[in-house]
Amino acid sequence: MGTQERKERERDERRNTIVDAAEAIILIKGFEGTTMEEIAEAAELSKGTLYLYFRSKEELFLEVNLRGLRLLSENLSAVVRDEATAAENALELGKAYIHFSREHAGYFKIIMTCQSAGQERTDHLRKSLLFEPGSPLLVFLNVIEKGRLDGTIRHDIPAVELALVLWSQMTGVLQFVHHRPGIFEMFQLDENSVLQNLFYVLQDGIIRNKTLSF
Amino acid sequence: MGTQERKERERDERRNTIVDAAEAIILIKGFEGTTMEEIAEAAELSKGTLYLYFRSKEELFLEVNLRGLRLLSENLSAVVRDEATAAENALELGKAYIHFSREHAGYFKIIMTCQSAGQERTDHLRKSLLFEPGSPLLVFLNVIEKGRLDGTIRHDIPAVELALVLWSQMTGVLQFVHHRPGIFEMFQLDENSVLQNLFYVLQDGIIRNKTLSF
DNA sequence: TCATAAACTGACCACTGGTTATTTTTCATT
DNA sequence: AATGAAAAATAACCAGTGGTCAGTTTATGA
Repeated sequence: MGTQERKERERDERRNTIVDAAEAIILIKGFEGTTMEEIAEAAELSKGTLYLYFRSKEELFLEVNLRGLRLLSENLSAVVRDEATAAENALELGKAYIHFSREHAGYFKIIMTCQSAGQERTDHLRKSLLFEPGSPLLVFLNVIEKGRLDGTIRHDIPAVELALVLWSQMTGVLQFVHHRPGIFEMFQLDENSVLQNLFYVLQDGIIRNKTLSF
Repeated sequence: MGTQERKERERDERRNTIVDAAEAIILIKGFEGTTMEEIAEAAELSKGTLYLYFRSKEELFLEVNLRGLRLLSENLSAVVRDEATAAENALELGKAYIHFSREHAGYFKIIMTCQSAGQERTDHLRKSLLFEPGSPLLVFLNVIEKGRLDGTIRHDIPAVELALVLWSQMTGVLQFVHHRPGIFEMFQLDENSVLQNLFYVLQDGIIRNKTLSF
């Protein structure tokens, strides 16, 4: 009898509805502003029940974070074209990352917040976030490695390290841009211009056989 | 009578002792793990008194953050040498930033955490953090602008934007490196190697008249 | 039908940031 | 030195939070 399997499936579904509820509220109220009680209410459960499925608030929130990362990965993968050069793909990845940070600002914020802060208990969970199959970083890495074959991306740096540097550089800039809109007014800067210049800096840093001319 | 002045001075001093206490505890227990009660105890005051000097926990913590930023600025400024080229100084700034993130890991963490998260009430405070005279970003900007005069740094990008991009790139990478030590084991990476390669990427991106050769 | 286990609840706890009525201290004025 | 008003400091208090758990309900299989 498949009762066992059904039970497991039902449990997964329930777990999912909890994450659904959490997601919806967090995207509106943010990480800190969301309470377990609210989530329980939205999921039509009691608070205690949440703790049957997640050991802590943070663990539940990491699940939402994971969804955000998956969505980001999909968005990134979607712009990679086999017929393009690796360098071109890298550029598109950058654009897609920017696009994501704008179109899914809520998720982006969650991903960024989650990158900092944290307890030891969930350390292993967070660690795996960026490196599970299909994670954003691996999408980058994949393109970088392709760049070794078609020769359009520098290869004097180990691919993993280059991917890691690129990823965190992009993340750093986007984090800055997103979290401090006031700064742009202050210096009368244009956000698009800054990002464009980020690409100039990155490109001249990673594209092979390019003679700089000013 | 200088009673008024003395009172103000005493008030400032007391305010300072509170920040001292907060700083000491936060550096050990981190942002979230520190309670107002603890701080009050360490400052030999009652919790209520803290609220006579700071409107909220966050405001007090921003004060600590400000100290961290000032310390960072000092560390950065210290490595800038007038007789060196701007490009050389930029490199040294990068190294100094890395050094700071290691030697003052506690402060670095506070600065990073504070960059995210936050209430509206303290928005203006946080905004001013990075742009007050002598802020880290301005140290970078200063060197970049020098690079226009001695011609060692690319000048096709507005100095402010280049400084901003560089700063947030560095920050992004350092944030990544610091907050995920486990990742380096996972990929058998060397932290120093990654940072070295970050410099390669940055250098080839910003140094003028450099023909890339692989 | 009944007994076992799993799911679920809601009252409860400890703790936290923040408030405020009250007390203590300070100090110019008499 | 006495006094009284203002400033400083306190300690009890509040509301809200994450998390727990004894007890209840529900599902299951014999």
